[in-house]
Amino acid sequence: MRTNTPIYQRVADDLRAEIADGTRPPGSQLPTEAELQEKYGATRYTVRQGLAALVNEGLIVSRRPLGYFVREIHPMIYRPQQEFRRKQPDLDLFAQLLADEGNGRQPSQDIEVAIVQPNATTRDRLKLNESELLAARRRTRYIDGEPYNINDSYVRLSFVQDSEFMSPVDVARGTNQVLADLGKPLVRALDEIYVRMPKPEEVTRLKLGPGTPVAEHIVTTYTFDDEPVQVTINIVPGDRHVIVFERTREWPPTEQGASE
Amino acid sequence: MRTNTPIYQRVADDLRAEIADGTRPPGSQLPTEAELQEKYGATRYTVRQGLAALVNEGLIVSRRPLGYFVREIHPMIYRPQQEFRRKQPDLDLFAQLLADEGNGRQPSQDIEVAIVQPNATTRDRLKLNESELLAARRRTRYIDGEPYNINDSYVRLSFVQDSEFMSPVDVARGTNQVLADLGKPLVRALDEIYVRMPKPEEVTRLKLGPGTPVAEHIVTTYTFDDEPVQVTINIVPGDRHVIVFERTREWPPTEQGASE
DNA sequence: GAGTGGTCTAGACCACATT
DNA sequence: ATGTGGTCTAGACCACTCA
Repeated sequence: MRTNTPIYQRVADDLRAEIADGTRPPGSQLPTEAELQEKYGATRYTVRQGLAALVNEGLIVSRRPLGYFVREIHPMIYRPQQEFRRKQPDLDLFAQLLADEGNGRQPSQDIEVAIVQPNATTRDRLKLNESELLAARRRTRYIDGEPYNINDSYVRLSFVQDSEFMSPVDVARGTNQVLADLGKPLVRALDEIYVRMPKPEEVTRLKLGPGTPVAEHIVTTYTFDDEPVQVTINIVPGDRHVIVFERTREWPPTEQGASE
Repeated sequence: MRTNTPIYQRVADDLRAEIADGTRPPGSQLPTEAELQEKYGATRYTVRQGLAALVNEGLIVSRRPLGYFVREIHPMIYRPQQEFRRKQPDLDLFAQLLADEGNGRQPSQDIEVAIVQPNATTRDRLKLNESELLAARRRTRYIDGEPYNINDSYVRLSFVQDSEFMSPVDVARGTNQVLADLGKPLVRALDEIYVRMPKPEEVTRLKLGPGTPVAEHIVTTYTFDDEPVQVTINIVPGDRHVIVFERTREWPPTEQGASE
């Protein structure tokens, strides 16, 4: 049997194995390109190809001109359920979640509001006709000044014009409460999660490193009579979040519960 | 202001823009490396760097020796909720989901059972002590022969030894029913979703192209008295799935619902 | 056989953080 | 000042699929 593994693959495989088995712990420095050239008797191009593979897997990062380092990740909890159910009017949910975790990191956010034309995503989900405009409430959320996620909400402009929804500051009672007060209580939500590589705009807005995928979490919320009211698009970087939710069912299952 | 964008970046940016605006639709062929060299007056290395960037974003694929093509994706629905609640004993859930979608694709699966030592993930979630062994039930699911996802379940060996759980064929009534019959009805689930690039083993097992992230969906299921019974690890390729679930809440919210 | 992308060599100049 | 990685040139040989 021939062993025709390309050299750059062997570079990648060897380093990956050392990272996986703990020989090279998170934060530790990898050999320099020059050292790898020597070790494998290959040119710079070839060892760079191997390193690039690991970068694109999100395993290592290059900190020029210091060298390559094993990536460290610190995911925080992202909880769609709690977000939907929250009621406490004092803090923003985001702050609550952090408080849950009991660490001392400082949350903050940017809020921007705008009037926009629907794109395909929002138009389909809100069942809009062509001409209808949307109110957009766009938030970027930070921890200790580092961006953590993007949270953009869209509602028919006619529903929220001149309401607090359009005010680019934190709304203490929550925008869902604002919508409820306007006669649109949200009682049902449909969640979709797409997993993909980020768009360049998201890379810059969230300062994403290479090899960092994102979850696009789209929430469509409805009133009792199944009228879609709001679409929220969350962009959640994979290296900074775990998405967590809980489910229960009655036992033994009723016909109702079982057929759902 | 200087415009010092590297050439390979311009190659990538130009092509990405053309893909985004529909000039280059999914499935269409991109210029060859030679054509791009000519267009940008650069060497092969440089245009390859630009193309590699798009490959790693999951936007294009190389089909040697045909050339580069804009990627086509066909996501199917992945529904954690239904999976948990399902009851119908005739079909495997997987077949049900496809039936829901009404397309004619043919599902199939490989099933493997094994006795394994717990790894960190399963040990933490099942609160195992050192020596305890696990029954592993590993499934790879296919559509029309193409792998779609991985679904590995782990239960304390002592719970399921000599039960149907250990039989490497489809269990008509569902393995959750088997556990219920063994006195471990599952009434609560904790879901965690991690978004990351795949490990090499996952790349081969699921035939993933470069630039394809995965969701690692870990479900820990509990009895009424919060005893963890089963850990299921699903590996869900981002290019073939949308994760979908629904939520409702009572309105107006009760104290109970609100503080949850 | 022609043309594609995959792998690789052997050089070069540059920007930049640390020392 | 040194050494790092970032960008780039100009070649080469190969494996593979398609006509």
